[in-house]
Amino acid sequence: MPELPEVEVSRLGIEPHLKNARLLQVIVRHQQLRWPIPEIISQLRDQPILAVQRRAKYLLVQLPAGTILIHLGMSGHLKVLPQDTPAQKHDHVDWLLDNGKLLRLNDTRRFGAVLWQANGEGHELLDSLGPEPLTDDFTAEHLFALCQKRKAAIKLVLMDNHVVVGVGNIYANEALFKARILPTKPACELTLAQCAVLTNVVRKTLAQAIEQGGTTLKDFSRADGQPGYFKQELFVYGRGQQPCLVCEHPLTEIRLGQRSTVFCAHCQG
DNA sequence: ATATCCACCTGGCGGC
DNA sequence: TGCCGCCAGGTGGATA
Repeated sequence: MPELPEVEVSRLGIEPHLKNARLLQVIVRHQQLRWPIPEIISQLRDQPILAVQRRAKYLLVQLPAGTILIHLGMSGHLKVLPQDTPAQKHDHVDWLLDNGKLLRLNDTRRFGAVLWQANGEGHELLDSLGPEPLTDDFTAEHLFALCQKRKAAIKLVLMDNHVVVGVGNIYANEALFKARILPTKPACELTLAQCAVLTNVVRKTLAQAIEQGGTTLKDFSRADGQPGYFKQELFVYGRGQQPCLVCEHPLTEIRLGQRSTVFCAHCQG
């Protein structure tokens, strides 16, 4: 469930359990995620956890010597559980804490990652990322400037991490619908005004989803999964052929960059 | 530099 | 019930 809002909801859910706790030990059951988990991760012992932050879809667990980077990929989940909870299928990493709890990473498809960033060093995966969508760095002017250089479909540009981070397939579809812009429209054809609408819509949609994740938040450490809390808010994603919720014309579904793309040819034309 | 396609991996679904 | 192909919330990397 790792859209940016889900990652942020995860961060908000785990931070109270991790911050100011000590990391006693790390158990790596499956080292081969998207990349091998570095040896240094499994060798960590008795480290205070200083902070739990987020950059794009990476969670950053800050220790005195450096930072653990966690990416959830397509299927990753984090849970805080009592330390004696037996591991189940696809539970790949446990971080044991001194408060009787553990942080557990479950990732069916193993597209996620656990990496290490030493203090004072950047990380190549973070270095080239674009602005955070929920900060003032993501402006209409920034989006417009990059769009002018690209003739690719706006949906592909919106999902490009160099342009803005955190906009995945669901939110790219949803934001373009709300902005009334065709996903296939060449980015270089967008006006500054359209870029302004789009930046605002992206911001609003992500922020709203994070807020709704707050409901999930309080059950976060339960063993059971969480409901699709924003599912009822979706206008187009997963609704190909169904009537548009605004104009009732059937929604069109195509493939764009090998990703499912749904839009209303009437509203977004 | 951009654009395109592929790769990684497991599981759920619909169709035969 | 089984097998097969397709699909899935991501994104780095190879290629032209």
